[in-house]
Amino acid sequence: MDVGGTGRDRRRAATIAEIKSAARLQLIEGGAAAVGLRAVARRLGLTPPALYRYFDSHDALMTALISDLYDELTGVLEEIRDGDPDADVGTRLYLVAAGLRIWALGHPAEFGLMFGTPVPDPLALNHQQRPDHQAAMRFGAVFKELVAQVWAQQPFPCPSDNDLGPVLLKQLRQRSEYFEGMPPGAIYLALNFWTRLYGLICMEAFGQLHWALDDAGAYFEAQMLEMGEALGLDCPPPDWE
Amino acid sequence: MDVGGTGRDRRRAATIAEIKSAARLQLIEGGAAAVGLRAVARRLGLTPPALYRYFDSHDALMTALISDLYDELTGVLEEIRDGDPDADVGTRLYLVAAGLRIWALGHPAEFGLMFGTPVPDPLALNHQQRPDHQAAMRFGAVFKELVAQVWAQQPFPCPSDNDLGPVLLKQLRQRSEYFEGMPPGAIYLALNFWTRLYGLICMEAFGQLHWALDDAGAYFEAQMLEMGEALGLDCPPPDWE
DNA sequence: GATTAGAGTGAACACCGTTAACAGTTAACG
DNA sequence: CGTTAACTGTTAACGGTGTTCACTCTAATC
Repeated sequence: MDVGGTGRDRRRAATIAEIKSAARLQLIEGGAAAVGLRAVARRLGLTPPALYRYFDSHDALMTALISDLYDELTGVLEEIRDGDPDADVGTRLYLVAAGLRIWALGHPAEFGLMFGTPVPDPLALNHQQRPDHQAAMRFGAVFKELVAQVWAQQPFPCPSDNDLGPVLLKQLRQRSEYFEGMPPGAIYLALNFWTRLYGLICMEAFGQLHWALDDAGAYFEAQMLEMGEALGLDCPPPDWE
Repeated sequence: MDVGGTGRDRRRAATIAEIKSAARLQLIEGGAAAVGLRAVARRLGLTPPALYRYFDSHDALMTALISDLYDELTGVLEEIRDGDPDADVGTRLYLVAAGLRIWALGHPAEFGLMFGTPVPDPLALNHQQRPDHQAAMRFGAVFKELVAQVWAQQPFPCPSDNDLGPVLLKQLRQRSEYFEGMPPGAIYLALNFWTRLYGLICMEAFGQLHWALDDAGAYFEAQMLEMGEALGLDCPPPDWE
């Protein structure tokens, strides 16, 4: 496919890609703090002000980098999801969750930049439209869709509306459309799955589990089994890792 | 109590406290990025090089600040734990967990600095001796001790050694002494409690739950109930918040 | 009272993100 | 085609940062 209009636009797009690639290398080699405008420019043989032709500021470059990382991770997970045509939805969910962990452990600097940085101001007016937030939403949607498919294929036992308090119930109801018609109790379990998976992977990737476990892999698998059971899944295939 | 030797040493200790206090104010007002040597010095009416009489580097100041924050948080949780002499151990655990959440939400900048920063290199040789790591261990011990007391008072049903895989079992056994003789299955559940609590609070404090919940309080309570049940606890008192 | 350790200063260095004014190249248009 | 405009890159500079060094002054010590 021959994308990109005139020669100039293509060259421009290529340069932008090179800048982000150089920033990515800096990130990998020296962490988020090493991704400086000057360091990136140096790597490309450019002077720092030249980068301002392509990004409004250092922050804009970081945002673009984060967006790309989310999209890359989303792509990886989608490939895992669609990898085996014979796999059932539950197995896909297992594999994607494990895939997220592997990606996080294999890309600690990237993962730290994406998930370790506290969200600046989630209540800002333009936050919803920010490209990094949208990329994060596309990423989260992978899990949401899988859980919704698990539910659609075989509804799992979940708390009744009475079990959830009225306050929580009201909030979960508001997300019913996004969760493709799942009842509040099922959304609650989906949220449960996500928060546990997130906490687990963050703790391991950020090294906050070393005091308790040398290799958190086995613990992760055990937790995944518990979480899968809550969603009515059978045991996952034994060939993980 | 009259601690501190000669007048000079006392003055020095007081200055160190003032520096950390100024750094804390900077942290609260402008986030971790605003805690600069120059900004702190400005607040104290000093020149930046003066701070080097008290801290080896900017990083050393940050480390000391983090250690203090951990100790402060630990103190707050200990006060909550020992607040009501009539409360049973399970209630204390509930209250302390809820207290951690409240503190995190009430001190977002401090919490972000403490927990949002990925641990630099947990495998470094001197990592164990670093003061911030030790303070973090003291903090974690509050929860560990409470769970151990819950177990000692009324052992809760937990996975058998066979349920846990051999790999996980071996690692949990190594932590048996630290967990005051609890069996591997019970340590597994204690770890479970901690990782879920950690993930939950981090996600809420870092604003990564806003897409799903406007007010995560009710969700937190529901999760705490589940987690308490896993530890054999009764319902917590209704007067939370 | 002389000596010495400590606290604080000003000047300087190297780095950072960012802006402005300027030059060369390349596409578009009459 | 020649002109014009837009785009890409430069150099110079500003204010900011953490950090070091040489220096002064003060206060505790022998």
